Amino acid sequence: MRNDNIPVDPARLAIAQDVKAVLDTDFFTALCEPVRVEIIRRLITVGASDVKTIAQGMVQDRSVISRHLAMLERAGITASRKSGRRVEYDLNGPDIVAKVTDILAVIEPMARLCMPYAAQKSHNEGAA
Amino acid sequence: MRNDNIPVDPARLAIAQDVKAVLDTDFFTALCEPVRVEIIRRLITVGASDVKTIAQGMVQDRSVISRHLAMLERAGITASRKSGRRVEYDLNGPDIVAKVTDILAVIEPMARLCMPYAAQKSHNEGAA
DNA sequence: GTAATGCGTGCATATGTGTGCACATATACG
DNA sequence: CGTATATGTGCACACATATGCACGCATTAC
Repeated sequence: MRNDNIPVDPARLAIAQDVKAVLDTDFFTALCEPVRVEIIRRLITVGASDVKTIAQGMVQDRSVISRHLAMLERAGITASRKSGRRVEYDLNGPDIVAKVTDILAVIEPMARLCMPYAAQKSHNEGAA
Repeated sequence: MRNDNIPVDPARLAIAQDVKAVLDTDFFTALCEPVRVEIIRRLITVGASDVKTIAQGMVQDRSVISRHLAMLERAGITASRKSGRRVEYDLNGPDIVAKVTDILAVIEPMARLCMPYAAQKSHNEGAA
């Protein structure tokens, strides 16, 4: 067996850990379902709504929409509030923006190291 | 049957369409798999590598890693270059940053409209 | 009070997806 | 030339997930 103890760049190691930490699997899982994206679109269009209203005109059963909304809430994408026998759901805009902002902040330094098959910018370049 | 022709806010409608358009299902699908995230972490740590190197130390079979890399490339997350009998994969940092930047630009106006159960900032507030 | 409405959940099922093995192809090595 | 290595793919299989239905619970309407 080979002893490939290649010394890893500490900077790369740190960024790699940051990226892995910020890549919330639940968040992306919630967004990779077309039906859930459609629910998001409707919530933006009409604002906060109850389950029945959101499910109006969609082919899936109301119970399916209810489950999707619960999953979106667990992922921090929606928030809910009970109002009588109805439950109003709405997008959690600030939290979504915060999440994406965090991701962007972490992947920007990564991008400086990962420019495939092109000259990577050195620390004193880019002042074009 | 009720005739619920509720006039939708044109601004909301436009933002909703923008959000739905920018939410690339393939992109999120690629990122919601723990094994693919681990591959990303390794690529950041050691830089561009071939399939065999990436698969070293991972429990999944090399063919599985190959498939994940192909999927990541279709999603624009990695890029590949043939080098002899090997195929080097590397993260496509700039494209990833561009994608996330686009998403952030679209969801920021959405967030101003979707602040659940809190007073939404009007256009002349926020100058605190 | 009873009936009706809205919501979430257990259950069964169809579809999607990750995984490993075997094999074919392409390239390097001798 | 033949052999070894690296990669991708067809196939079968295990597991996850989305879906619809029926039901129970909570709340409103009557």
